[in-house]
Amino acid sequence: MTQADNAQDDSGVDIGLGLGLAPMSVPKSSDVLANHLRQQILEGKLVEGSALPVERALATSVGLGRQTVRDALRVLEIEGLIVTRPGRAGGSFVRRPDTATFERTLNVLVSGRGVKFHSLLEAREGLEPVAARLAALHRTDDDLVALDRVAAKMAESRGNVPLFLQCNVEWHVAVGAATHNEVIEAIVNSLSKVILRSTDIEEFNSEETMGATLEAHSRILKAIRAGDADKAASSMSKHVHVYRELVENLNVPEDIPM
Amino acid sequence: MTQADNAQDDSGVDIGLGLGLAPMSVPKSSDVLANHLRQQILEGKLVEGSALPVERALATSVGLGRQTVRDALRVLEIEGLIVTRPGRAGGSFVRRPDTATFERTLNVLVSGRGVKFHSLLEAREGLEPVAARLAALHRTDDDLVALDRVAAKMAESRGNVPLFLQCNVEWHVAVGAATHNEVIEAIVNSLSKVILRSTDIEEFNSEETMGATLEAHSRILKAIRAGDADKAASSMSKHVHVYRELVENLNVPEDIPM
DNA sequence: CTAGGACTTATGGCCTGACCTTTGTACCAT
DNA sequence: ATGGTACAAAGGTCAGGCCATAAGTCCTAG
Repeated sequence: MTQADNAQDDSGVDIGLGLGLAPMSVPKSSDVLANHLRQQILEGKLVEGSALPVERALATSVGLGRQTVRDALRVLEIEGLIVTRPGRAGGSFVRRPDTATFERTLNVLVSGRGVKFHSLLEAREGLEPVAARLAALHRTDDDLVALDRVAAKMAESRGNVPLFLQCNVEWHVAVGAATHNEVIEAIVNSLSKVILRSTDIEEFNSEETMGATLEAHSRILKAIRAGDADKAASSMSKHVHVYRELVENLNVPEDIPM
Repeated sequence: MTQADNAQDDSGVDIGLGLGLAPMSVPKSSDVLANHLRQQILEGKLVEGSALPVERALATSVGLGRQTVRDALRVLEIEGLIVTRPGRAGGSFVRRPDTATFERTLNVLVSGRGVKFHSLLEAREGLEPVAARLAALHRTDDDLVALDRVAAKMAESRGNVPLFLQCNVEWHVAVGAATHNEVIEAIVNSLSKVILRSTDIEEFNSEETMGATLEAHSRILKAIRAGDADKAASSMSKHVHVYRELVENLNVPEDIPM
């Protein structure tokens, strides 16, 4: 907005001579290529697993240098749309983006903007009940099996704080999967992992806390199993609220590490 | 998970001889450099706006080729951590990541995984009330001024459906900003924009619908102004629920375009 | 003395061409 | 069969250059 107004001279008169003249941006050729390929992939013209042309062939076919092509492919790789392997029979292959890319972006956002730990917990306190509600509405029998398995694993890991916390994340991830809503799943999972990354050193997990956590999970899972959306949401709400108060009254690092 | 198990032979016995042997990955040098620079930036050792060394200097100082350095910088650029400008006095400058990167990632996730329009609306129905609640709790007077301004602009744009929808997004974005929770803000804003991108052609916005929307916004804003979190959440919940039913009973494109 | 234009310079964008590294395949020797 | 050697195909990296862009510098016309 600062240097976009230079289509007008000092008198403020449009100098474009009545034509549709505006300060035009000259995109990098690698971006043009990246956008083109991204569109092809997202439109489904390149199905998952199919191979893109090899770099040298792509370069000659689009009339650009190999480095430029590599630049474009790198963009798609970062976005999680392709995976690139070296070696014979290597190349770039179309890939379905998964939660990992989303998680990395959230990480960068949180660290880069100095988001407070409090804000993360607050967000989670708001979002997890939503996930629990949708899980209660949409969960399948398979989801319940998975949740039971994680819950059992978690119960066994009492005493091993890092493992317990890891299982805790897995449990929340399993709830996210049970929502069968990939947006909610991605958000909640990423948030859980980011919070874990800022929390695993803490020693707040006493034997008593672990027991309370297991009981809360049990209550939530029961509601999810019964398909009781309101109960699942309220139980989850109470659970994450207690968790937040516990953490905040104990140790307030404020800033997220790394 | 498919080819990660080749540390075991056919008999399923760990061949690692008791050492910590696992299939190890050899990172690309450009990734190593990118990770290093990212860490420097996220640790705050490079404050916003400060310039990185120019490409040629960076290349010689780390002992890598210029192309490799460019590759690393490109990664950071995609992640929104730096901007890079050509020309004299150009170069790469540290930047605070903003919502835009997050939005792009959400876009890719939605399009790439073929997330149903229904899921987007469902997610929004769950998340917007959370935002409204936090907005009621944390809004400042400035936030209220901004919300009033957007609401007024929106009321004026009745009859111009695209503009009305655009203002609608702006209103929800303003609510997100009023939460003063950057995580919630990023999520809700991105979701609104993605939904808009899949909606703007629709002709469902009758005069009657617009009126109802404005009234709902008015009720929500009143609750936010009063600091009534429960009221804000429930009003918003009703609003987005009505919106969803309206859209879904009218036209179900199922898949998100592009 | 000032305004505008021509030159200079520093920087990223892009190209060509080469070499190295990784990986898969085929073939051969033990 | 087992292992080794050679080859081939692809990405990864480097070197050096030229072009495009944008900011500074200087010089001249008015």
